[in-house]
Amino acid sequence: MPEETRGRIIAGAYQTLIRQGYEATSVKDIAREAGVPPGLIHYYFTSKEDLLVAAIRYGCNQVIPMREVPSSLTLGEAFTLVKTHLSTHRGFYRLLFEMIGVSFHHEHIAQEMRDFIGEQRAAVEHLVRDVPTTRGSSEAAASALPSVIWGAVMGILFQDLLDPAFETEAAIDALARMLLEEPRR
Amino acid sequence: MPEETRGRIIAGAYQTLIRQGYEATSVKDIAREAGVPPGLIHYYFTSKEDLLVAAIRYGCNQVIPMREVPSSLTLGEAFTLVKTHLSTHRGFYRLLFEMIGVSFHHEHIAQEMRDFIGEQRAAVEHLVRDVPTTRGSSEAAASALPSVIWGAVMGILFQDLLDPAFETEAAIDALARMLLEEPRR
Amino acid sequence: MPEETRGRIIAGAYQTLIRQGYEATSVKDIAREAGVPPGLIHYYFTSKEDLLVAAIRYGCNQVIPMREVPSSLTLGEAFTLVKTHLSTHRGFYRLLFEMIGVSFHHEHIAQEMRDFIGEQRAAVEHLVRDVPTTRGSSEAAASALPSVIWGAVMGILFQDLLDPAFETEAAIDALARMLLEEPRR
Amino acid sequence: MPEETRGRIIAGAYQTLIRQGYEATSVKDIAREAGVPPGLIHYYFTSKEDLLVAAIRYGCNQVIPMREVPSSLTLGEAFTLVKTHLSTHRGFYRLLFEMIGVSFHHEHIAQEMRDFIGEQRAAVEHLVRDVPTTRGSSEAAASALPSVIWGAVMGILFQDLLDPAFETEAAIDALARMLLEEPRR
DNA sequence: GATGAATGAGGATTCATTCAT
DNA sequence: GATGAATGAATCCTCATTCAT
Repeated sequence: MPEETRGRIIAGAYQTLIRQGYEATSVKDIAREAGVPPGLIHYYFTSKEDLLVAAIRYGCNQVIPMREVPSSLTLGEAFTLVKTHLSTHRGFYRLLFEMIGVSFHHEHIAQEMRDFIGEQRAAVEHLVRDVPTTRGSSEAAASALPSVIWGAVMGILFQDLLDPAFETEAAIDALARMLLEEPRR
Repeated sequence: MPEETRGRIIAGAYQTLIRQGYEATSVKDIAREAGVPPGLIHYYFTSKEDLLVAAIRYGCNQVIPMREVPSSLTLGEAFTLVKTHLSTHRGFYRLLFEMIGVSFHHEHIAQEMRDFIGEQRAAVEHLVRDVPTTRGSSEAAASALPSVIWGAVMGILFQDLLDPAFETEAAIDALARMLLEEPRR
Repeated sequence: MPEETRGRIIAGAYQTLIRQGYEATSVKDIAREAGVPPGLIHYYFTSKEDLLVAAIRYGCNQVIPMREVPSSLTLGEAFTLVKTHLSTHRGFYRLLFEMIGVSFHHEHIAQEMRDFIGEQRAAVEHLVRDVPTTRGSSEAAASALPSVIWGAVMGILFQDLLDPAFETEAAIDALARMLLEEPRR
Repeated sequence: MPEETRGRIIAGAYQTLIRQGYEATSVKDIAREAGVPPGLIHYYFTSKEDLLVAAIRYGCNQVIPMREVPSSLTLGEAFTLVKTHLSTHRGFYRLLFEMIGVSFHHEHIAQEMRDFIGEQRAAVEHLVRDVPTTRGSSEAAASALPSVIWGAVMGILFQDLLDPAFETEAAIDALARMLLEEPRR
C-alpha cells in the first residue's frame, strides 16, 4: 500500500504536468490530483525535483517508444509507425519539450532525458539497420545516423507543436524520402 | 536617453536569461543586471512577459545571421557555416530551447518563436536552393525540405546541449551527406 | 485548533479595520494583529476581499443586538435603546460607513452589507410595529417606514461621526418626536 | 493659462473619481484624464490628498445643492425637487458616500465634507421653514429638524445606491408624509 | 512652468518545505 | 505512515513622489 501511494503520487504528478505544464504545476496541485494530503508528498520525495524526475521517468516508460516494434519493417512502414506514435503521444512530447529547458538547470532531470533519448535512438537504429549504412561511410557516420533521424523527427515535431499550420506529414515524408533514395552503384 | 534605458533593460533581461535561465530569472535580477531600479522595469514594460518577448526578439535579431549569407555556397561550405554559427551562438540556442516549453503557455512568446523559425527556414531554403529539389518530387515536398533540414539541425543541437559527449560534428556531417548524395539519373 | 486560528485571523482583521480603517489595512497588518505568519492568511482565505467579507460579517454578528430586543417597548424606550446602541458600537458603525464606499466596488462586501441592513430594518420594523401604520396609508408606505427610520438614524450617525460638535441626541429626539406625534382622529 | 491648467487637473481628478472610484484612482489616471504629464500634478498640488480635496470641493460646488431653490415652495414640491436632484447627481452622491469613509482618516477631506453638509442643511432649513417648527418644541429641536431630514434623505439614498431593488420613491414619500402630517390642535 | 523618466517602498499573493500530532 | 496546518521568503506589480532637463 505504501508503494501504491507512491505510485499514485507519481501518476498524479505526471497528469498534472501534462495538463498544466511545468511552470504552472505546484506541489499542492499534484497532491490534489493524486488524492493525497500535501504533506505526504515530501514524505515520499525529498524535493519537488525528486518527484518530477520520477514523474518524467514514469511518462517515458509509458511511451516505451518503439521498443516493441516488429522486427521486420520496411522504412516506409516504419515512418508510418512514427507518425502514429507521435500523434498518440502528443501530450507526452509536448511535456518532453518543456522539460528540455528545465533539464538545462536540473541535472537529475537531464539524466532522465538522456536515458530516454538513448532508448529512442536505439529504437531508431533498429528500424534503420537496413538502410545502406550509408553510402560507404565510416563507422562514426553509421552511429550518427540514428541521432540525425531522431533529431530530425524531434525538430519536425517541435515545429508542429509550435505552429498548428505546420505541414507535419509532408515534413516527415520528406525526411523518409531522404533516406529511401538509395544511392546507386 | 529614455530609449537607451529601455535598451539597457532589454539587454539586461537577455543576459540574465542566458545566464540563469528562464525559471530563475526574476524581474529584480533583470533590474540589477541592467543597473536600473526595479520599479523602472514596469515603467517601460507592462509585464514581465512583455519584457521577455522583447528580450527574445533582441536575441533573435543578434543571430539573424544566415540572412547575410554569401550567395554562392556549396552545400559543404554551407554546413561548415552552420557548425560555426551554432557554436558561436550556443548560449542563444540554449535559451531558445528553454523558450520552447515556455512558449506553449505564453502566446506572445510563441509568436516570436514562430517568426524566428520562419526566418531561419527561409535562410535554409536559400542555402539549399540548388539541391535537386529533391528527386523529382512534388511542390509540397520542396517546401518541406527546409523544415526538415532546420528541424534536423535543431534536433542535433538539442542532443548536443543535453549531452556533452554527443558527437555533434559527426551528426551534422551525416546530415550533410544525406543531402549531398545526389541521386543519379 | 484550525478553526480557532481561522477565528483569530477574522478577529484580527476586524480589529485592524476598526483601528486603521480600510485603506490602511494590509494583509501583513492583519497577520501581525492576529499573531500569525503572513502566509497563513491565504491558507484560510482565498483573497484579501474574502477575508474582509468574513471580518465584516463577524462585526455585524457582534452587533445583531436589536434582534434580542424586549417585545414590549414604547417608542420612547426604543429610541433610548437606539442611542445606547449607537454609542456602544461606535467603532463598528464607523467601519460600516467606510465599507459603504468600498462596497460600491466589491460585490461580495455589498452583499454582506445588504444582509445586515435587512436585519436592521427588520428590527426597526419590530420596534415600530405599533406606530399607527401610518396615518391610514398604503401597504407600500408601511413597508417604507422602517427604511426611512433606519436611514434617518444612519444619516444622523454619519453627521455625528463626521462632526464631533454635532448634536446627536437632539437629532434623534427630533426623529422620535416625528414618529410620536400621533395624528388625531 | 496656469490657472486654467490647474482647473483641468481638478476637473480631471473629479471625473476620474466619479468613473473609477476612490480606491482605483491613481495620480497617473488623473493626469491622463486631464491631459497633462504626470509630473505636473505635484507642481500644482503638494500631495494627492491635496488634489482630492480640491476635486471634492469642485464636485460639491457643481451640485450647488438647493441653494438656488425658489423661495416659495410647498413641502410636496420641495420633495419632488429633492427626488430630481438626487437622480440628476447620482454619480456625485455615490462619490460622496465613498468619501465618507475616506474622510475618517483624512482631516482635510473631512473638513470639505462638513462644509458641504452645512450648506445642504441650510438649504433644507430654508425649504422646511414653514413646517410648524415642530409641534411646539424647543429651539434645539428646531435646529435639529434639518439635520434629521437631510440625514434621512442620505440614509434613503444610501440604501438606494446599495440595492437596485430598493423602493426609493416610496421611502422619500414616506419621509415627506411624516412631515406633512400636521399635528392638530 | 512643463516634462516624463526615475525611485524604491509597499502591496497581495504563491509556494516549497517543515513540523506537531 | 499520514495529516494538514504553519512558515516565511520570494514573486510580480503599483504607486505617490521626486528630479534633472
